[in-house]
Amino acid sequence: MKYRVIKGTKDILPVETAAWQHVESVVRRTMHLFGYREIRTPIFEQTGLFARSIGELTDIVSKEMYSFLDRSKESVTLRPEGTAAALRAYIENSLGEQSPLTKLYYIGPMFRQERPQAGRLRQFHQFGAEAIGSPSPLIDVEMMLLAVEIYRSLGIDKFSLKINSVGCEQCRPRYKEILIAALKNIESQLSPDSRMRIDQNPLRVLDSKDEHDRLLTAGAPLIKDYLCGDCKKHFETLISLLDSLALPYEVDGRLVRGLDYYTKTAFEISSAMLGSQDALAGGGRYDLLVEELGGKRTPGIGFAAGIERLMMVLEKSGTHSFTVPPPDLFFVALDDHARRWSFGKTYELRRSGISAEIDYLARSIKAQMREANRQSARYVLVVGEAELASRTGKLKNMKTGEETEVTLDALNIPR
RNA sequence: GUGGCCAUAGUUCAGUUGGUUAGAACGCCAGGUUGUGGCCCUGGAGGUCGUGGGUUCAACUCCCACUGGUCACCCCA
Repeated sequence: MKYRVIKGTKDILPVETAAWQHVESVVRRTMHLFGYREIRTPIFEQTGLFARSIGELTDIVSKEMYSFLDRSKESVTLRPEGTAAALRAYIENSLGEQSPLTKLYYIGPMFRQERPQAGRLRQFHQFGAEAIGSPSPLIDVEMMLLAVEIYRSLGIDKFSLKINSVGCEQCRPRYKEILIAALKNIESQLSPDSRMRIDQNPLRVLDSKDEHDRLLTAGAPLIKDYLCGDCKKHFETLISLLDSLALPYEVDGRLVRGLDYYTKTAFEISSAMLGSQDALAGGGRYDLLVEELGGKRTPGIGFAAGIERLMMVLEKSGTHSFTVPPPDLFFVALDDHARRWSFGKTYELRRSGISAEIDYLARSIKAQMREANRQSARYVLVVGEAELASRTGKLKNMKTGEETEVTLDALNIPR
């Protein structure tokens, strides 16, 4: 084969697009229900935007970005996530000046140059929401409800919502020192990966997949016990809200998000039906990010969800099988004259909203009937010399096999 | 970036200790019905056995490299 898709990318074929469109429409409907409006930003941006927002030291920025120099030697990057661009657009277009709270959603492709595996692609698709302007835990909860509602609307109810607080610029540095001190004590027993993480990103050590690491850190200090007054209150309110709504959740003191910009609330929705990459959606609060990107100091929160992983869950739970509606009428034409007449009629019917189809290969009647059957056409009309002469024909119901006499010039296809 | 497994028709897969015309099912095309689909019967098309090298009288089969896929680690949606 001469050309093939680039590693880690995939064609979404006609058999799958109906399911994708269904998911997209549920996403849009739910977003609108919750008062979020769509924003469409370019799929590439100045490299600095991502480096600045996501964090230079994160894996995404340090080794996974699709960056290249354009013809004017400017470094541009295919977006690895959606929040940075949404906030750039928010600031650039002064959306915050028009109303104090801006609620946005997006849906589209993202790019990260990682080694592909189950549930991980180099071009993948996400939908996500951002609420910019409110520091209230109410909006944190709305964000979780929004994500959960989308999954439920799609018939997915086996997932778990994990929440944590990662603190703020006040309490996180203090906690980090305490954690590093604790980790240094057991450093020699930790896995090589975790040993490196102590300096790079100590919080990561806590959610290591290495079983020995987990045992060793069982009693390690957790950030939720070291939150400052403000963060603590925020987290407690959040929890009481979730309790009052009877939204099942689990506090996971080891939950860490991979992007630097999160403050206070962090959450993740994961599915046991997926493989090793089990996160369906992840999000959190980013109270410093707007300012970091050059806007006014404005609190915000958002989440992003992977569509491919969602599709995997739908497929595994057997709730899929979406199809486009079949043709209402298939013309079987027996000669050139009939073909021309049927072709014209097809167009006429389509213009009046009836989905009509015709054979384009001048095949035998048997082959045309087979084609009509393959396409699951609801009705078939055989057109030959006799029909054109009498201006009447037999409309065949393909399900029952029964035929009824019709006049060609006033074709009426039963619903 | 590291590691395991895999690579044969359009698809899912067989292929004996290496042995001469590489098979099946499904799908596709045609006929059985010179104007009627679905089921059935008959026939047909379709493969540089991922690529390159090596061993051998002989390689789909053994060895090496590469490419691609897949799963896992790192990390994440």
